[in-house]
Amino acid sequence: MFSKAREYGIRALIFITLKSTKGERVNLVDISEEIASPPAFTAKILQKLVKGAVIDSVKGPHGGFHISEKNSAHIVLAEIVHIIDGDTFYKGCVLGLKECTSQNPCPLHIKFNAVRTDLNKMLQETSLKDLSSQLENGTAVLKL
Amino acid sequence: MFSKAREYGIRALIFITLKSTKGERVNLVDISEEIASPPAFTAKILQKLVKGAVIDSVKGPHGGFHISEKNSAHIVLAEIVHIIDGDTFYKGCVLGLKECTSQNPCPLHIKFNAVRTDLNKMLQETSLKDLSSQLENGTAVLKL
DNA sequence: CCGAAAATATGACATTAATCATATTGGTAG
DNA sequence: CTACCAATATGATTAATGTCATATTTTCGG
Repeated sequence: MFSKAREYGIRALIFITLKSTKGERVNLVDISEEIASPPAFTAKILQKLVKGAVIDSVKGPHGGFHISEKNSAHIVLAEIVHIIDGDTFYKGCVLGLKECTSQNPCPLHIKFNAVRTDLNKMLQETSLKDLSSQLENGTAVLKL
Repeated sequence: MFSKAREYGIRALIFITLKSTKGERVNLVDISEEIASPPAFTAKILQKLVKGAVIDSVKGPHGGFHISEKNSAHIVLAEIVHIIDGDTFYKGCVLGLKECTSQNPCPLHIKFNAVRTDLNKMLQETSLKDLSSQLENGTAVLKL
């Protein structure tokens, strides 16, 4: 349903947001320990997010990753999914038909699009801040 | 979103249902030509469906695959997805957390479960007959 | 029976996603 | 200005999925 890259990416971002709120920068090692992900793979995902201007990074001692207040409040999951996995999630027919459109629908087109629209709505409505604040007030958990 | 196996499997079943309604049996070659799928891979998927008692098959001349009236009317997509891909689709946390439950939810748990429930509802409500009849009355298409 | 048609079974190959390893670059502290 | 820390870049390896090829049954028609 979700690729590993997406899972790791979102988990990492939640942790980075949490730390950034406290004014702390986090490095790769700490991130991958916290979210239980392979460091090198996580690094690649984070690099995409840096290039996508979601987070910023500084090298050297006391360097690491960070997200601005503005970004954590305004960037939503839809954008993150798009940066990590492209638009595979949003386009394409459920049955894999090339020419499936509203004019020329596959038998599942209408029903499935309704669900996909809902999912997209959720991804559009959820910011990183929304997620991390749930950890802060204890209504949700990120640990395995 | 959907595995190739699922796509091919559902497409093949729709075609088999269409033919079975007319009292015809279809063989592997005709199926994979019609739905544009690799024959050998399609064969493996169909074998799962035979073992899962969704369709029946006979060997030899004028053999092929067939689905009973009863099955095409009563078997829904949820069962097919389950036979082809197991329960990966229905269980598991969006963020990949092992211990994510209603008691111990990840920050996306509630919102995502709502969408997954909708999707599951759709899969539970849609029979093969529903899909194939859309082809018969021309409201939908299976061609690439 | 015998031969051909068609499903079944098994294993090899290819492609893609995920993971690991190594070298490089940039930045900060002392 | 030097040394170390940490991100970046690149390529290799592994695992999972999808695809291909071949051999083996089963069953019908003659």
